[in-house]
Amino acid sequence: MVTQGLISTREDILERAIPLFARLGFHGVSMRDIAAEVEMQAAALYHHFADKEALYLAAMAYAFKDKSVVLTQAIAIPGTPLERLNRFVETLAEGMGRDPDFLALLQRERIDGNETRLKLLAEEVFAEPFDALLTLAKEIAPAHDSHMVAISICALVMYHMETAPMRRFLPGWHTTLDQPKFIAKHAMALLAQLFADGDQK
Amino acid sequence: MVTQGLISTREDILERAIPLFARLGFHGVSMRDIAAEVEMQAAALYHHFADKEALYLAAMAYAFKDKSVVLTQAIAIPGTPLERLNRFVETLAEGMGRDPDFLALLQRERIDGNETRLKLLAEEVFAEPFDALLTLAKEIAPAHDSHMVAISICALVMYHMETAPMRRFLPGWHTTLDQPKFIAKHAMALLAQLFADGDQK
DNA sequence: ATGAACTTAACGAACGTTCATTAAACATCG
DNA sequence: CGATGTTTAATGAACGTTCGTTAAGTTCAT
Repeated sequence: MVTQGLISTREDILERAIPLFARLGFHGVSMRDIAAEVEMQAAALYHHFADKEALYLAAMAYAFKDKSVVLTQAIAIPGTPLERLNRFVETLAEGMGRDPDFLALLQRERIDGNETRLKLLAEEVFAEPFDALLTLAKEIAPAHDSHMVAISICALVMYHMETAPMRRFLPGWHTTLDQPKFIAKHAMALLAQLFADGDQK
Repeated sequence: MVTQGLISTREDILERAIPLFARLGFHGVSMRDIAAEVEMQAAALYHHFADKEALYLAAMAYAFKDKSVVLTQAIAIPGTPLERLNRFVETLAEGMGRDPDFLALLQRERIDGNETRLKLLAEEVFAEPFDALLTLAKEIAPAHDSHMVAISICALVMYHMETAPMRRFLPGWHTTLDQPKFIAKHAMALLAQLFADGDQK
């Protein structure tokens, strides 16, 4: 065995391809671009992947792997519903702030992904933490549609992160407003106010 | 003059290029693709635009033109703060539902746009309605950061619309939850609850 | 007859991909 | 242990196609 504790060539390719795909998209990156990043010839890539699409799909799977576990865990830690929600929101914001490539890939996949890929992403990556968030939403806001509440919770974190590059040029912006910790804090301030008591409709 | 009340060739090109760019992105669309859509030769496009990037930028400008006016108007109609907020939210949801190409282009530009383009988009398209939303946010929730509140309001509408293709595969979804009217209603239900009284922090 | 709008033809570059080949790593066996 | 054959990973060259773009020629209303 060559790879032992170190990284295999295949994984090296994926890890170096991910930032390229994240920044430039599928059509914006050539096989030669990826090869150059790994410091090998483009032809060698075909020894590890059938074609460009297979490489891209493998890169996506690799980038999305294990991303949901932390979220599911965060929400699973015992505590009051608001405490658990707070843990989820903080973990989500912190995680996205730490991995801008993942944030970019997720947005790209939302626009470019076909039905099959979107279904896979939803079911393999997000179903588990979303389910946990769904039951939390039912506890916390039984009067509203749980799916909508769960998405709204994500929205209050994700939209700030996704729009950060543009918000810079909108009135009232300052550097603090881009920090994951602050975004989580703001989202929780609103959510706590929303779901303070038993949720009157 | 050939164009009279009808559409000019230049505008025809832009209008037919927009859906292509929205669906496939800059690198996913070739000059020949666009030409085929307008039923002319690719070389003819260069009679109207210097190069592909100029065509793309013109298409973006064309797609984003006048998009902000309705929003600014919606928020300007007299009424209680919550009524004005409701009008804004409904107009935003309705507008995005009616123009999926615009929704897609906006997301693409957020990821692909360089600093210059993002600044242009922010200042030329969104500054005006966002400013109005900002002052409304100050009225309605003086205890929170206005920029954050304004973005959060948009988030509660936009994130539902942007994630619609993927939410289909998440638990708790049903067709109703994708309708702009319903999204606006849900967003307002949360916002009304948030900002019902003078906004206790 | 001039200029705008468009065509046909072609350019070089870059694209994804295939091919034959090679060097190293591995397995098998006398 | 060392010679053997096999597998694996990578190379460099090349294929056919498509890309953005340019040049020259045609049509046609003014």
